[in-house]
Amino acid sequence: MYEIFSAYLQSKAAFTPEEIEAIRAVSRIKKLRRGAGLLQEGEVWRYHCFVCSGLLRRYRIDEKGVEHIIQFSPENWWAGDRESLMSGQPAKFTIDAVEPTTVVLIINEDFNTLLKNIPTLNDVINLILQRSLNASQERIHAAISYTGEEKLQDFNNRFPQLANRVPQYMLASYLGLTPETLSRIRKQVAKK
Amino acid sequence: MYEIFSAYLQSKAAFTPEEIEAIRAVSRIKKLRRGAGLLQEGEVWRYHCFVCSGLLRRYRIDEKGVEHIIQFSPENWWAGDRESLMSGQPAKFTIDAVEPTTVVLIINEDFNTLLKNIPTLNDVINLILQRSLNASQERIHAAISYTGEEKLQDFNNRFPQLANRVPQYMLASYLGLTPETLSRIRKQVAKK
DNA sequence: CGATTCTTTGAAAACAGTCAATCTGTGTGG
DNA sequence: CCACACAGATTGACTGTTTTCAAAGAATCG
Repeated sequence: MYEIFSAYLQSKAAFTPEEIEAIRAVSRIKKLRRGAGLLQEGEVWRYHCFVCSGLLRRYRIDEKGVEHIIQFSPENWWAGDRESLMSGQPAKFTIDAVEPTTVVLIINEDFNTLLKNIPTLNDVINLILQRSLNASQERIHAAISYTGEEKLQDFNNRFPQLANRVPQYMLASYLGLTPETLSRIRKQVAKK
Repeated sequence: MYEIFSAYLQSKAAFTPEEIEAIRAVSRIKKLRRGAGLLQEGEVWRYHCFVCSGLLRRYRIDEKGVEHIIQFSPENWWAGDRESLMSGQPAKFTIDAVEPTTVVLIINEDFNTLLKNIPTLNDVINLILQRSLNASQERIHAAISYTGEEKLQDFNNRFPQLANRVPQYMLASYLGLTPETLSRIRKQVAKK
């Protein structure tokens, strides 16, 4: 499974075999079955986490018990709760597996050492960080600007196929709609 | 005006006088009057931009001519369009001044040189990047989870006083509401 | 002070949410 | 292999919220 991670890294930049090995040395593989949790709200998150296969979701549950999904992380994406990681405070989000999932975990201290010793890794992570920020801002734009139907189209454009892997009610949560409303939007769209 | 920027930097980390001077050497001050543009949609953005005083907004205009504000940048914040900066593609956003504003501009190439030569600056910028990402994700959560009234409260908690500096219709745009709806929400809240 | 910009209000229409019931598909155990 | 159970999706009727459009009322800048 670690090969998926190293292949990902190689695809992003030229790492030496020694660097790949140094990263492997502090990596830990974790397998999650469908529905299993990776982080519970209230726990402190201390890792960097790369998804080798499967699909994670990160979400919050409000006072009424309704889930609000902030992010999906399919294979070859990163996951985790940076806020808890940075602050050392209990996480406000929960992360669990939508599908059977395999992740690589690296403890934060080890990861920081890697970043210091491997400038290439630092650059890669930095680029990802910046891209994530861009993506987040696009999502903000979608959330405040688009109608329900436009949000659905936008999601399908950005993440082709992902809608097929995610239960409808989770997609609705991600888009900020109720499952019923999403169902009706889909019906509308189908008619055209 | 440059003193505001250097004071900001000093407040974030210990820079040597030489480093501060190196940063100053590539900095350019720009003053904007109320309503003046810093970036037009379609232009390519090539700077890093720090707001010394005043207030900027970044927004997009949809097909119907409606503005959607993605971000406010008051004094001591950063502004700009990272997406255009990174990709070299025309910006999808417009940035202009809500109040008379003074900014420090550093051309991207110069900024990258600074980052390479001044590790302290690199760390500071990196931290800001990560915080921005956290903040964006909180905003996504607010946008998909909260009612209009909750969005207003959340904004006031996060940015005390800012609501007083921004025209109501811009705040509405930022929150993803119409000005009329925001007006009515405020009326509701005032009654309590 | 005057013109312009911004905010508020009203009424009607469009839209999304709620609750409850039904339908569908999938996987499990008998 | 079937039947049942269960999670998820859809539908209907209703309620509540937000938008739209138009007009009137404040506030503010030059």
